[in-house]
Amino acid sequence: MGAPLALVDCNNFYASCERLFQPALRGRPVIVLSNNDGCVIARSNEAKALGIAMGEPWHLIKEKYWREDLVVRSSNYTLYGDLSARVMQILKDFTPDLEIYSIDEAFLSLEGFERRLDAHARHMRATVLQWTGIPVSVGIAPTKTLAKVANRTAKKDPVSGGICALLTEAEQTAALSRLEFTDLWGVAGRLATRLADIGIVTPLHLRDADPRFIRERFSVVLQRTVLELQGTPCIPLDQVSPDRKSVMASRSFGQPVLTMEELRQAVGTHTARAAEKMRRQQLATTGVVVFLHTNRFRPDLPQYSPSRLIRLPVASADTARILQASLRALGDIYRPGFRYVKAGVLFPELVPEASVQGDLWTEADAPARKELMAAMDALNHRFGRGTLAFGGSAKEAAWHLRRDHASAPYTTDWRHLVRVGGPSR
DNA sequence: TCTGGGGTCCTAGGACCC
DNA sequence: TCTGGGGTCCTAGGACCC
Repeated sequence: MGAPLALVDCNNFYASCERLFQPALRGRPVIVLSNNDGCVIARSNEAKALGIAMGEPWHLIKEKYWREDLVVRSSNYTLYGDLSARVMQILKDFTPDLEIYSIDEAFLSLEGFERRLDAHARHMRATVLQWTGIPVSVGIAPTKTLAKVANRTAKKDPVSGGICALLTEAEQTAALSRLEFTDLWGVAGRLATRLADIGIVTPLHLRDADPRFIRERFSVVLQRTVLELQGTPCIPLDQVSPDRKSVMASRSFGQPVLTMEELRQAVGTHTARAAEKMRRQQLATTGVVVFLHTNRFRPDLPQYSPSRLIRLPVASADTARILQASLRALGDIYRPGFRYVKAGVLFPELVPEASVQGDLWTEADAPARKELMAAMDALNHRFGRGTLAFGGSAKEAAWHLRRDHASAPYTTDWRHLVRVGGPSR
C-alpha cells in the first residue's frame, strides 16, 4: 500500500463562489446556469434540498421554482478560475506533491504526514476557508478512487466536519456500503445497467469482483476501478499535467441558424478562440475538425450532425492559416435547409509549437518513428510474434498491448509502453 | 421559444492502399 | 464452389469525467 492521498474538493464550487461576494445569499438556495442559461450546473445545499437536479434544463423547471426564494446566477468562469487558482495556491503550501484534477479538485500526496493525517487535513480545510471563503471537503485513502469515496462520505456525513479518512478495510467497507452505485468514480448509468446484468449492483459487489473477469467482460478502465477499490493504486498522482491532446471551442446558438453566413461567423470566432487557447499552451495543430449539430431534442425535425477533418500541410498555430482550413471544412459539410443549433471547431492532434519550424517538424518526427519501430520489434520479441501488429499508430499499438497483456499500465504513450513492456534498455 | 462546454478513451464500418 | 488479407485513415458515435 502506498502513502495516503487526499482529495480536496470545493463544496458546490460555482455556487460558493457566487455567494462569496454576496453574503446575503448565505443560507438561501443558489443555482448557477450554463451558457445561454441553458442548464443547472451548480447548486448550493439548500438548492439540492429543493430537489433541483444537476444538469436540469432551466426552462423546464423555472415555472416550478419562481415562488421559492431561489437565487439564480448566470455563470462567470473568469471569477471561478481566479478563485480556483487561489485555492490551489494555498494547497500547494501544504504539500508540493499536488495534482490539480479539475477547476475545483486536487489530489495531494500525504507522504510524511501519516502520523497526523487528521490534524493536517483540518488545518488545510480551515486555512482555505479562512483565506478564500470557499468551504472544501477532504477525503483521505490509499488510492484515488477510494479518496473519491472518502470525499463523498465527508460531504454526506454531517458529523464528519468535512473530513473523512478511509485507511482500514473496515472503514472502507462501511463507507462503500453507504454509497450509491453510481456515486463511484467511473461508474455512470450505462455501465451500472450492464453490471446489473451480471448481478453487480452495489459498490461492495464491484470491489469484491475478480479484476481479471471485469477486464475480460468490460474494460481495462473498469478493472482499474476494481483494483483501486481494493486498495491497489493504479492511477498515479500526475503532478505535471501532460500536454493537451486536443482543443475544442463550440457554442450552442440561442436560436436555430440556417444560413451559411451565420455559420461562417460562428466558425470564425470558434477557430480564433481555440487557436488562442492552443497557443497559450504552446501547442500547434496538425488539422482542424469543424462540426455542426441540428437539435437532437427535436426528433421530429430532420437531423444532420456532420463533421469534417482538414489536415494542414504543416502543423500550425497561426489563426489565419487555420481559419482558411476551417472555412473549407464548413463549406464541405454545410447543407441548406437544416436548422443548426450548434457549431464547433476541434483541433484533434496537437504537437509542441517548438517542434514546428517551417515544414521541418515532419522531418524531426522521422527518427522517433524509427525508434518506435525498434521498440515494437522488441515487444514482439518478448511477448511473442504478432503481439503488436504495428503500422504507424501508437494509439492502436497501445490498445493491442493493453488488450493482450493485462499487466500493461494504462497509457497511450508508446514511450511509456517501451519502458513497461520492452526488455530493459 | 428555451436543453452547456471541454476533455479522454474506445469501437465499428467503409474507403483506400499494397 | 468460390470470392485475399493486412494495414491506415476517416467518420460517427458511445461512454465516462468535471
